[in-house]
Amino acid sequence: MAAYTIKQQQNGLLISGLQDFSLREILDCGQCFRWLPQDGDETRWSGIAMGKRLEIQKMGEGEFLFLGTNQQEFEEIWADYFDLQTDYAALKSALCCDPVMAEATTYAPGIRVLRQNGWEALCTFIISQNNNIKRIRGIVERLCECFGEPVDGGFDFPTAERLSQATLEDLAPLRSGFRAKYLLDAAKKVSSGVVDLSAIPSMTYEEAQAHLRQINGVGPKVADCALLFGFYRLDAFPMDVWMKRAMATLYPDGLPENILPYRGIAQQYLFHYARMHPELFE
DNA sequence: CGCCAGGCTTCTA
DNA sequence: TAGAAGCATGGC
Repeated sequence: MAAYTIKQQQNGLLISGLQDFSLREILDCGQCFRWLPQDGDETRWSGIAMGKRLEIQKMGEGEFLFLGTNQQEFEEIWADYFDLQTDYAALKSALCCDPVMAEATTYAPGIRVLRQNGWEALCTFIISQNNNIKRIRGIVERLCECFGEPVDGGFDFPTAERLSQATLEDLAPLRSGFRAKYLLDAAKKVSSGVVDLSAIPSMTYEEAQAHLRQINGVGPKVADCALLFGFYRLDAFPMDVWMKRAMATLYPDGLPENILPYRGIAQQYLFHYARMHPELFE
């Protein structure tokens, strides 16, 4: 089991025994866009998620200080957000029956799939299309500043209801280009119930994909990212240009059968592996 | 400056 | 029904 201990300290919660947990590999692997390192050596990260600001300081091996939270909030929000109940050592040993996965996982052993808010993940991956990570971050921050509720030292991600009341002109300050109309369509369909995000967990993968793709600007890749990162659907397998290259080289006949149920997790390791070794996939 | 970015929609043959 | 063009903006 994934076992960790919580110790209350004067300036935060000290979490010890966190295995398979790398702040950089989790927070800077392209699954989320609102976390930034606070210093040069990347041991302290800060972000706003789930309506709260949080800072995390790496103290030692498997030891992290969570600042700006308490035990109740940690157990109710952050343990879930960081997927702490999942035993990634067990997951990796299952994946690593396959030699390619055994290799890929060694390059980012501390990756975890975050359990992010579904609406936020949907919007951020709409923004991500034909875009780069630096600019995605900027657009997401301006979206929160313009339409989100203030939280400690920043702004929460705006609700679909709030965003649905905006016009295209209102979105101009985001400088999100052609994606602005997609964001408004998503906000209108989600807030009106045409797209029912609360029904996603009870849908099959195919149903969930088709449901999200009712939104203009949501194709297979964006839907898969929203499902994997916003709804923890491990059967979603986002295929961007990097994953297409990696799959053609590493798995020309497709993923092994035993990986398919967890292919979303496998995708994280493979994506990271491909990005770290571009020369292998050109 | 030109190329390209965790794609999608629309147009064309 | 496949393939290319167009899309807004800015990082590098």
